[in-house]
Amino acid sequence: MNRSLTRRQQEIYDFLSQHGSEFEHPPTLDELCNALGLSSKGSLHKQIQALVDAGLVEPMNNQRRGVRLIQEEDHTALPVLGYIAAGHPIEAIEQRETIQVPELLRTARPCYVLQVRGDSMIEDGILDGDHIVIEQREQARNGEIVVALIDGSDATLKRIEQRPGEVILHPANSQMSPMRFSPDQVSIQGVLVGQMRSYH
Amino acid sequence: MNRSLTRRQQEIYDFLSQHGSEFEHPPTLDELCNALGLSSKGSLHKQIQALVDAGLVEPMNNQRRGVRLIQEEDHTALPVLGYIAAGHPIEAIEQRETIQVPELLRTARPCYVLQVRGDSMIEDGILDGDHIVIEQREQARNGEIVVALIDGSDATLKRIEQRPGEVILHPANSQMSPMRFSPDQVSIQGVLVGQMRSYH
DNA sequence: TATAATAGAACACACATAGAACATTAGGGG
DNA sequence: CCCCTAATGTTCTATGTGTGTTCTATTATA
Repeated sequence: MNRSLTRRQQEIYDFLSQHGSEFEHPPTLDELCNALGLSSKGSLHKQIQALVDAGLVEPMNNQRRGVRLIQEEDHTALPVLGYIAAGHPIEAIEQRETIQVPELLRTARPCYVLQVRGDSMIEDGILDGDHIVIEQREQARNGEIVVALIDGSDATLKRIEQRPGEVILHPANSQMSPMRFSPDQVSIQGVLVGQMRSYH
Repeated sequence: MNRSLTRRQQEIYDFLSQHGSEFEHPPTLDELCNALGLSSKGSLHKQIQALVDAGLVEPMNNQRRGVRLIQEEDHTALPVLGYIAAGHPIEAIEQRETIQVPELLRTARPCYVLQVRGDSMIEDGILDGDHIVIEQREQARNGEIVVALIDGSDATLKRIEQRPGEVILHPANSQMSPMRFSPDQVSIQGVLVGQMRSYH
């Protein structure tokens, strides 16, 4: 298990990583031979077997389902969903993107990352451009900073105060005012659990 | 193991450290000869063997997978050196501790992590308890936030302004004043490149 | 003189490939 | 249900070559 790969084995693994998804089904040995310019599936089988032993490819015990990589999920990575700017919908990023997030900045529950636009939380030390880690849940305690969806469309990052009959969202910017809503206008999308900033 | 290297061995090791990743695969002896301008892989082999004996290069026992440096530990982790509070020495942590740091928050050069105590940079969004990532270097450009050592003893995190004949350290807290020093009082320990905060 | 570094030749064998034969499974038709 | 066939995975042998290894001789350096 996890022995070191030879050159060729590494090449084949790289090829599978990059072009594996271009096949409609997991590629058979013959198809792979074709794609790699080989003419002997016997040779290829030996290489693939080495990748199986290394724990990189699902073993295919005489079953016919093609060569599949074992995709180990990167436990340190979280998806970056897009930008959040006070009062606008979350602006999604074109293609799915991920970012490493230290354990310290996340929780055991599902989390995702947003990038902040604007200064509405500047006095709490959350600046324009910061990445924030959000734990996905629908309830929050008073005083927590939440991603809230207003009227089903506009997302915003604010400190929440839930009172009987109303919800108040507090910015951390003395030039802005708290906003009041009825509870059914506000749906909580998640709670802030971490923040990161790059200075270069 | 770990015997001392000759000059040439050191050169070859440095070359591998710096340019090793430019090869698509771990370089073979022939390829290395080419890159180093040698014409005899037999000679090179002897040098590499010395590096193997020194524990710097993976031994290749008659296997042909190229010259590989011994892998360092987890590249996503950086050491946490301790706490930094304005005007006090850096308070070291008892036992060596590390923390995961995303690539985005660090640089290619050596970095380490400190935990902030105090509010001296609060208006730049650096709060008490934040973890900060410091790139280790001795020079800074004006406007960068640096870890500076005053009179060889007290460490502080401030925005730096270097003028002819004096160095000014600016806090980001309107209740504090900039501090002026002569250049020989101030030694730069590193420059802020990243920041992280946990909300739980 | 001793040590380090290099060139160059010769060698052994791990690795990659081709090719053929065999094994196993899925699917379809009798 | 059984058998046939096609498709696919598996095992084997043979072969060529790249690559690490070892050796000797030569030169440079201190």
